[in-house]
Parts: sequence; structure tokens; C-alpha cells
Amino acid sequence: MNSLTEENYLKAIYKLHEKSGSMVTTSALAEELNVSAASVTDFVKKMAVKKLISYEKSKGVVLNEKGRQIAVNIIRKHRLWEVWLVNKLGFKWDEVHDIAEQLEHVVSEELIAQLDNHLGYPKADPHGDLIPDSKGNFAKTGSKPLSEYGKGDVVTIIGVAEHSNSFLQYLTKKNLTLGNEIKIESIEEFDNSFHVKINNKLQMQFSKEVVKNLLVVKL
Amino acid sequence: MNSLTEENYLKAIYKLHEKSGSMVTTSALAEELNVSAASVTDFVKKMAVKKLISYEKSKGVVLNEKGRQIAVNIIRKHRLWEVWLVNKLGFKWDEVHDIAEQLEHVVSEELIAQLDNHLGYPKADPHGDLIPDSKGNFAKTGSKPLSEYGKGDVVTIIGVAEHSNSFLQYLTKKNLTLGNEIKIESIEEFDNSFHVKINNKLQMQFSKEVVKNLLVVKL
DNA sequence: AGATAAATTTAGGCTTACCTAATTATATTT
DNA sequence: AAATATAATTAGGTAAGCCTAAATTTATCT
Repeated sequence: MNSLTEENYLKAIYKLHEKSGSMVTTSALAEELNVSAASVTDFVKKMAVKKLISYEKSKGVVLNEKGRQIAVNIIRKHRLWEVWLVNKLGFKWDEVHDIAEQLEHVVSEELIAQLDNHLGYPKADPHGDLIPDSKGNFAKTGSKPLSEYGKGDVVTIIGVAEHSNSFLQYLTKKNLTLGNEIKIESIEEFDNSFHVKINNKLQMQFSKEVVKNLLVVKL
Repeated sequence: MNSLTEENYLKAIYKLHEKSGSMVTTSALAEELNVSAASVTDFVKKMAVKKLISYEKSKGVVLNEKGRQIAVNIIRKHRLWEVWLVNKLGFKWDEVHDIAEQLEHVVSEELIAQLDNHLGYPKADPHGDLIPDSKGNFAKTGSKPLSEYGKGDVVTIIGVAEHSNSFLQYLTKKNLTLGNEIKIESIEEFDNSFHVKINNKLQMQFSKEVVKNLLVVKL
């Protein structure tokens, strides 16, 4: 019924909307999907006819409920597969994205239900991203970037806001993983870098790029 | 590089060649793939240009080494996924084919290697079909249909020659599974049905369709 | 062997998802 | 507000994978 391409468009619209909070532009979609803007205009018109999205000429698109439902379901599948790849097959968190990108399109409600069960109904994927339930609802965690906390705060890493290999590998190299406790010792005024203490032991320094992309909760 | 369609053609050619032992005809492929004969003619010509197969006009096609390699690799992936679905996710042997049909096209050497390891390097799938190794070699079992044995023979079920839901469900209903021992008590001359004893306990009768499709080995 | 049936191929078209180049609409400068 | 830059759309085309109908080849029957 819905093609691979359609699923990828819906997922991309969802993702870009999360980031910007507003309508998703033709050029943003073209960039995200690596196709020309002309192709995007073409395709979104077709999706609008199917009522998956609302399209306002020259303005952009937003997901309709129907489209959101599909998008969230793909995200659910993607994240469950990532958990499987890491927890059951032994992949690293920076190795699973491309494989999950393929697996997420496999169609079988039964399969996903069984997989979810096999994994013990995980709430989050290996990067700390929440896994929506089969109805499309996300649990809320109240996580914020480390950058929003200040001197003296003690927080726990529960996710990342950036999924590039280079960032994930940086964290791995520094032995930083989800669950680590961070105490903010001081903040450098000049470059907004953070002096922190990890698990009450190791002293470290985080650049502003790092603190922006570490998602944490206060205990 | 190779499209979904191409993979399905190669797999179909492999399968039909296994069955007939000779060149695979246009009409057989059309039937297997649910497309028109004209589409098959078109497509096999393109595959021949890529040297995946040899195509003789109006005669049919055979796989080249390159095409066989791809076909066997897909079969390997299909069967490993079936093992996973049954052994890890709890599916029944008659429920896994369609899902494995999708999973087999996921591209990642690493994934398959890890999956194989996760499953303990199985030699056969849930239907007893052999799983080729990563080089494309099959272990040989010397299994034959039960129909080739005679009165007094004692054999063990190691696979099925027919994968339809109706046959698999028939076996399930009768509580017959791989590993069961069959003793041939007598053969009915009139309709070639077999009187057998299962695991030295249960008396049963098999029609000639059943005995043809049960693959067994003699101890 | 000649006639008929069956299988295969050729010819011409369609749809999907893409493209480039040209045009139009929107935003940003000056 | 006019000029310019940027973004979006329209127009026209392409390749992949399919189709039907017509033509051809191969097989089968008397």
C-alpha cells in the first residue's frame, strides 16, 4: 500500500518537524532525502491527495494524523531493530543505523509484536531515543541538553541529540555511556565549555558542541 | 547494485532449476514470479547482459556462477532468518515464509555473520532445508523422499519437499516433526499409501502425496 | 508433412520516482 | 519600493519494471 519511498518521506517529514517545530519546506526535504526539490514537490502533491500530509503551495508540508501514525510506526520499528542489533547481536551503537534503516520497512505486525516481546519491551533504543508503543505514544522523560544546566548540577546521561558516527565514536572513545553521572564543576565563560566530573571520579572537559548534544535528566 | 527484482529472478531461476534439473523456461519463471511472459523475456535479456545468467532465445535460462552466487546467498539469508523467527521469536514453521521473504533482501554481510553466530551456526532451517555456508556450499545429507523406501525400513524425518501451508499444517496437526522415526509396516498396492509406525508407538497411514514429500534418512 | 496448439518474443504503452532547465513566487537588500 | 537573491513550481524527459496484443517460433497431433 505505502511504498518504501512514501515511508521515507513520512519519516523525514516527521524528523524535520521535530527539529524545527514548524512546516517542513521543500528544500529541507530534498536535502534530507537526497533528491531534487522538483522531485519533492511532485511527491508531496501525491501524498497530499492520499491525505497523509497537508501541503500548502510554496509554504511546505505537515503530517496529518494518518501520516503521523505511519511515521511513528516506522520509528518504532527502527528503534526496536536497533535494540535487537545491539543487545542480541552485539553491534556497537554507531554501527546499527544503516541496517535498521532497511529492517524498519519489513511489514509484519506479528513480527514487531514478537520482537518487542523478545527484547523485553524496551522503552528506549541504544542512543536513548524513546520507543513509541504500538499505538504511537511516546513516554515522556523530561530530558534536556546538558547545556541547559549550570554549575553544581548533578545529572545522568540518558540520550544523545546527535547521531553522527563521529559524535557516537567520540563518546565511546571517552568511555561515556548512557547512565553515566555528570557533575558540572564549572563553566568556562570564554567558550562555554564545561568542566565536569564523571561518576564522581574522572575529570573531563566538554566543548559546547558536546554539552548541546548530551541529553540528561536531573535525579 | 542488484535490485529486489533481480534477486527474486535469480532465486526463482535457482529454485526452478533445482526442481527440473534443466533450463528454466520463460513461462515457468512467469508463473513463479506472477508476471507476464513478456516481462520475463525483457528482464532475462538484461540479466544476460550483466552475465548473471545465460539466455538462449526461445530455450530458456541457466544461472552463471555469478548469478548462482547471489541466488545461494539469498537462500542462505532466507533460511537463517527462518531459523531466527522460529527459534528466537517463537513463530511456527508455517508462519515464517513471507516474513523471511522480506528479511532476505536486507543487505549487510556483518549482519548475516552475526545472525549466524547468534543462532549457533545452524545447518538447516525449520523445514529441514540445508543452509549453505558463506561461500555458498551446502552440506550433503543424502536425504530421500520416504516413497523411495520399502516395507520394514526404519527412517528419520529430516525435512519436507513441499512447503505449502496446507502440508505443513497437516504435519503439525498429526504431531509430526523433524526427528520423528518412521517404521514402514506395509505399503498398500492399490493406492501406494503407507502404513507406518511413528516413534515405535503411534500407528498412522500416509497417502502417496505425503510419502513423496517427507524427506528422510536411514540411520 | 501439414495443421494446429502452445510457448516465446516483439512492439508499443503505462506508472513510479526520479532528473534538468525554465519559470514563478517569496524573501532580502539597498 | 525596486532590485536581487533564494526557494518552489512547472514542463518535459528518462529508466525500471511491468502490461496487452500481435507476430513468430517451437512442439504436438493427425
